[in-house]
Formats: sequence, C-alpha cells, structure tokens
Amino acid sequence: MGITKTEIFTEQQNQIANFAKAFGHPARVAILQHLFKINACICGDLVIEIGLAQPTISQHLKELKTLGLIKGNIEGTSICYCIHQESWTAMKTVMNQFLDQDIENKTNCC
Amino acid sequence: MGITKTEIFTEQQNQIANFAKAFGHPARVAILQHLFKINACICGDLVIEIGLAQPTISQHLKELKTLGLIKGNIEGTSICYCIHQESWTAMKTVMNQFLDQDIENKTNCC
DNA sequence: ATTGTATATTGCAATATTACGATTAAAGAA
DNA sequence: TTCTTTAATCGTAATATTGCAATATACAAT
Repeated sequence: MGITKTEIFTEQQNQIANFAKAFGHPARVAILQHLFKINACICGDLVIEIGLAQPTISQHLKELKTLGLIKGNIEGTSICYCIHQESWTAMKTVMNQFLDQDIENKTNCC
Repeated sequence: MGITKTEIFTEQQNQIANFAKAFGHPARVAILQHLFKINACICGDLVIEIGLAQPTISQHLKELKTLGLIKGNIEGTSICYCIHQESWTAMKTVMNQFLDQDIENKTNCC
C-alpha cells in the first residue's frame, strides 16, 4: 500500500515518526549538519557540498522547511537557509522523550 | 527513483538516516514504546495492542530486529520480543551526536 | 528590454514502503 | 498423528519516495 494508517496512532507517535522520517535520508542529515556548521546562511552551495542535483536538494530543503526545522531568507537572487533554533529545540524535546525511555518492568526474558 | 544514493554520504550520515528511518513509522514507534512499558516479553499481543494485521506487525518487528534494536526469543509457540538495551544505548549515542549539534558560526541572517 | 544567476516547480521513471490475504512453519496439546 | 496456536513468509496491490531533466520564476545587472 505505501500508505500509513496514522489514525490509529497517537498524536505523539505520529509527531515522532514525522521528525524521524525527515532524518531518514542521508541527504537531509547532511544538509542539516552543514547548516549547523556554516550557519552563515550558505544557500545553493549545498548543491556542490552534497553532490545531488539542484532540484533534488531543493526538494529536500522544502521538506525540512515544511517541518519547520529550517528557515529561508531571500537575499537577492540567492536564498539563505539556516536552522530554526526554536523548532530544533522543540523537536529535541519530543525525540528525547522517546529515545530516553527506560524499561519499566524488569522481568526480562531475552 | 526511490533509490537513495548512499555512496555519496558518510558512514555516520547513513547510520543516522537508517536509525531515523526505523523510527519514521508510527507503528514502529508504538511497538518500541510498548516494549519499553511491558518488557515482560509480550509477543503477538502487539497485534492487538497496535491494531494492524499480524503480517504487518511481523514485518515491522523484522525491521527493528535487523537493525538490532530488539531481540526475539522463542517461548513455545509464541515469541518474546524485547528491547536490546546495549544496541539502544549505542543508537542513542549516534542520534544524540546529531540532535545535540550546536551552531558553530553565529553570524546569523534569518 | 535582455541577459545571467539562483532557486523552485513540474513531470516522470525507477524503486521503496506499507498493508494484508493466503500460505507455511514450528511447536505444544489432544 | 492430527489439531491448534503463533508467528514468519510470500505475493501482490496501492501509495510514497527519490532523483533529475526540463521548465518556470524571480531578481540583478547590463
């Protein structure tokens, strides 16, 4: 099917899955890492830096922007992207709640 | 295409993406949350708990097992799944390295 | 106005993912 | 053995994702 039955899951579970899906492609991981390093709003240098075609990078950037993890500012003909710090922090809270879970019932078996 | 150009990314970037992809579906998030709560090796109760068909759950479990995040033990006719604690901790190290990044160059623009 | 540069959008082909019915496999119970 | 239960696997349909060529858009410079 390819379609995900989001209705049967909680808001939180879907939220975690959505963030994770964004990080589920190495190009988007690389883009975000680069933005953290060169926050000075490097724009289409990502195309050179990452090594994928311009439309492909643009598509990945769009997904990250839709999720709110990055912001884009028009500067003449080029566009300056950078991390949306508040959203990033909010995302971390959600993800850490999931990642930092502890096993409640210690009656193990495997 | 649907195919991901893993060759052009670093080992670390692909590793992050692979873990993230596993968390990129709410069913797998739900499965893991349930295993954390009921570590007492509940098996096919997941089918009832989650609300997806048995083959679907089985498929999701397989992906999590392939990644090493869960373990499965045969107990008679049923199978007991639980979190693979060491792998989970290792995964957290990788993911936190990514999530806890800080902006290096503060010359902002947006 | 025209040209050049940077980025977004469109359209499409190839592949991946999700979901599940049907079937199979494995182990205990009758 | 045969039946039952539990879970994996197979096969397949529907949808999603990835990647890029071609094109469109937006702005600056000439």
